[in-house]
Amino acid sequence: MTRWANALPSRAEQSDMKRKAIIREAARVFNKRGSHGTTLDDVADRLGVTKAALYRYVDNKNDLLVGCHEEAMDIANEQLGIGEREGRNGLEKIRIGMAGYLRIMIGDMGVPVLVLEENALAEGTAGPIIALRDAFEKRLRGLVEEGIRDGSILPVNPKLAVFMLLGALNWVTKWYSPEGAWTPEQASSAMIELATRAFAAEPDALASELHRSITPFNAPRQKRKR
Amino acid sequence: MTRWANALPSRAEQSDMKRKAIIREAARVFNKRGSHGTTLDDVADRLGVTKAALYRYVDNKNDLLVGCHEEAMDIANEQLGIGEREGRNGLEKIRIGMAGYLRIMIGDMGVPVLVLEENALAEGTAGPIIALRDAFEKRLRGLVEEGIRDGSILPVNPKLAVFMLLGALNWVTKWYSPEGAWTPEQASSAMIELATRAFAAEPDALASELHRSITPFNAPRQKRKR
Amino acid sequence: MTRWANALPSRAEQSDMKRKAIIREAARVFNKRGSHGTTLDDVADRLGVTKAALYRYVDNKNDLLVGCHEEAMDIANEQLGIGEREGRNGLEKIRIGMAGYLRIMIGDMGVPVLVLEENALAEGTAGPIIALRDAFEKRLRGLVEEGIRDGSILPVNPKLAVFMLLGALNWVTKWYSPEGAWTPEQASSAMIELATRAFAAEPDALASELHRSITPFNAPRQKRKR
Amino acid sequence: MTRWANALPSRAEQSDMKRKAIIREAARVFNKRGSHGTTLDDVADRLGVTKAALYRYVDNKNDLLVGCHEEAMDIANEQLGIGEREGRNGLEKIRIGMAGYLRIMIGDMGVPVLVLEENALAEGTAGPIIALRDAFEKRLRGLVEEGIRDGSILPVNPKLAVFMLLGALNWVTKWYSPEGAWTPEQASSAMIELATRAFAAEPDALASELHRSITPFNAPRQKRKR
DNA sequence: AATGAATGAGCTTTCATTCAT
DNA sequence: GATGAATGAAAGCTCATTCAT
Repeated sequence: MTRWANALPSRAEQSDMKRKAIIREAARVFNKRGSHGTTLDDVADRLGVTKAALYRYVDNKNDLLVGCHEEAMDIANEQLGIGEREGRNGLEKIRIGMAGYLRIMIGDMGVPVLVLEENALAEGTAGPIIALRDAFEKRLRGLVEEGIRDGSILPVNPKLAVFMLLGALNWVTKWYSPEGAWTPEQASSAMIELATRAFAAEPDALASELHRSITPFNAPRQKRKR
Repeated sequence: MTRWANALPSRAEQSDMKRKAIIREAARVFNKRGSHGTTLDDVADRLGVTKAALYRYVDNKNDLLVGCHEEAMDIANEQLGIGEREGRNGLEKIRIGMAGYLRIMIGDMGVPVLVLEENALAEGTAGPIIALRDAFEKRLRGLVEEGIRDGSILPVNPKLAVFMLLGALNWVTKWYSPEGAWTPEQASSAMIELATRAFAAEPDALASELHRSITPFNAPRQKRKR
Repeated sequence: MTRWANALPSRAEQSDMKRKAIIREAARVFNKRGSHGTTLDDVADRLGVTKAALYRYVDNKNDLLVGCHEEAMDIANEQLGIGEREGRNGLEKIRIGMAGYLRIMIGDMGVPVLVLEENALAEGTAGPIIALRDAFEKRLRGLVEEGIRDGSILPVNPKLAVFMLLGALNWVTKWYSPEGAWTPEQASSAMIELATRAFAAEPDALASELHRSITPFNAPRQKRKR
Repeated sequence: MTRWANALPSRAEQSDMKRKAIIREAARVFNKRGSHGTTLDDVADRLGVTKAALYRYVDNKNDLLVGCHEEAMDIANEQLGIGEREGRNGLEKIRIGMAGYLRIMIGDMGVPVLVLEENALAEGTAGPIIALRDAFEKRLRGLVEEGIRDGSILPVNPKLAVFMLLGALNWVTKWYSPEGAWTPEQASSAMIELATRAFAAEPDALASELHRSITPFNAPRQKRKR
């Protein structure tokens, strides 16, 4: 016998959804102010609960931070997987994968990717996260090398190329604001097109409307301090 | 009568040098761990003094943070000035200026540039710093527009181009390590060459040796946690 | 359904009572050692809690100090109001009002009145407190003038008379000890009788038993040092 | 052979004068803000020297505090001695002695008398000071008793009378300002006349001009906080 | 499940004290 | 004699974490 014809999520599912919501909200704030600059009260406030309530779903602040990184890496890997399936060469795979990553990253419902801060993770917990991140970067480097081999990407130092790309993309969380003039789709496709052109073997002109219509706009900046 | 033939700096000069040293060291740590994640003990330890000693040269932690940003913007503007004088078109001006900026930023004796963290600056002090940063970004955008006009740069959204470039460059402090295989000069010129190729009107192949000799290397990563 | 037939104070009421208790205890220590000489640990120790617990009920040390002054002025005004209603002339009004004030001030459960220390209040917070105190002194001066008019008080400089009276009364917290030989009632009525005799138009002999039985006693003094 | 015909104070005398000056200035500030609320920098600033310079003349802050109390008790005893020689009965002796004490206490060049704060003196040093103060109070009580015997003072509890008197007088440092309308002489004689009237056997009307001309005036109050 | 309350550890800042110059 | 510099010990305040309700 099922209650409410399964329209209600089960207890366990609800709990899981809440943990996800906490992680998503935390990642957003961590991204803006750094994990050290963010208190659990900050996170709880945004969720409309008290700090103590968070501890039902998260072991401690470090666990929350780990969760953020894991979630981010999951999404990144998933999107990169899509790119690998859909792209026809190294460059395309990167473009598709990272565009998806970036779109989710800054999209309203998405999980903002978190920049790995040195020393922010507790003693024993950094290892697995670093391994995840290194694996992701390696996978990305592999696509760069594939692109070099298939001629879609210029001979380039793959490590440097990946760093350049990640820098440009991760930086987006610092300046992008949903209240600005650009939709997540516009911003991410224009940014990907631009950044990957740096190592494209046969760079074209930029096709995104953001580049063709060079209208001034207002990107929101830093505001004030508490 | 002069002592030591004026080889010794005067007391006031020494004091000034110490303040500079504090700011430089602080910026380095702030960059790695974020300003909230850095304690004044961290900074003092690296300088071999006690926390209290810092207070002779700095009003408080926020003042130190402000000092870091000011110093960074000074250097950035100075280097951009050099680029403007020496470059023959918009693209060259950006390349020369930002290469200098990046080289100093990661050079051992240099002043690491600090990423502006949201909410990290105290109530009244954020304004002037944000103004400085905005002015710098505007100046950079001006060079992009100049490059578009003189044909050295592709039609591109200047704001997006500047964000891309700054993201790629500021990211360098996250992964660059002086103990790694690359000198600051190598890393910065290779990175600049790569990143600016994204909007160069006539992109060439990459000339830096870093790109031609695609040797794997080990960039140091995260180490331990407190 | 009510628990314990409402015999238990609600959470909000308990919270309010705790804040009151903190203020009362703080005022006692502030009076003895001055606010600068008192640490929040001192206050917390006396209440059997930790320093951090105070911060649930008080914004900061200055807020606590302000709270003490407000509470004290409330009581002073309240008692003076009683004096004004019950006394038949200026002198009697002062005697009744200030006797009540003094009795509460040194009574065990009472709220010790706090001497306003110069510069002890933070930047913006001194104004309202000073205004309260000035208003109280003015009210007291008004009663002196009333007494002069109705013949109960000698022609005297009202300002000086009020200063004299307040000096004698506020001083009591410095020497009075509940462990001594005098009850709060004895001490306060004898002191009031004596001090107001200074400006009484027709001074009688002193009626309090404290004055008739001139027994030596031991007032406790300074004890220890940190 | 004497230098400068002894017009110059000797080295030792100069040193002694400086110590006196430090103590005098310190007492003034201690009186206003309490000893805990006063830093050695405060004292040094008022003297136009650096904090470190004080240590040539004073062992430490506690020594300075002790010095203040000793100086104050010296003056108090000296003035009381004058009263004892010149007064014809107990009341007159108190009036003359305490008027001198008060005049010096608030006079511009005088040594402000310091209120003994509980716990302000270091572990072993409180004893002698307390003994000095107790001796002084006892001496004062003796004069009250003498006055009772010779008929100049009403039967009164001597301890209470002394507390009342000292309270009224010590309070003066809280409100008296040299910039106000009253000279030290006016203020002290009017205050003494008023306060001692409380226990005078045959109280007269108040003779001081301050009492006869009941003009409003502006006594300066608390100002602001740093 | 969630909250208010309490705590201990840590951080920024101040200050008495010492020392080399 | 006096000063700038440095230090260690506190004090005010914050915050992650726990617990009773």
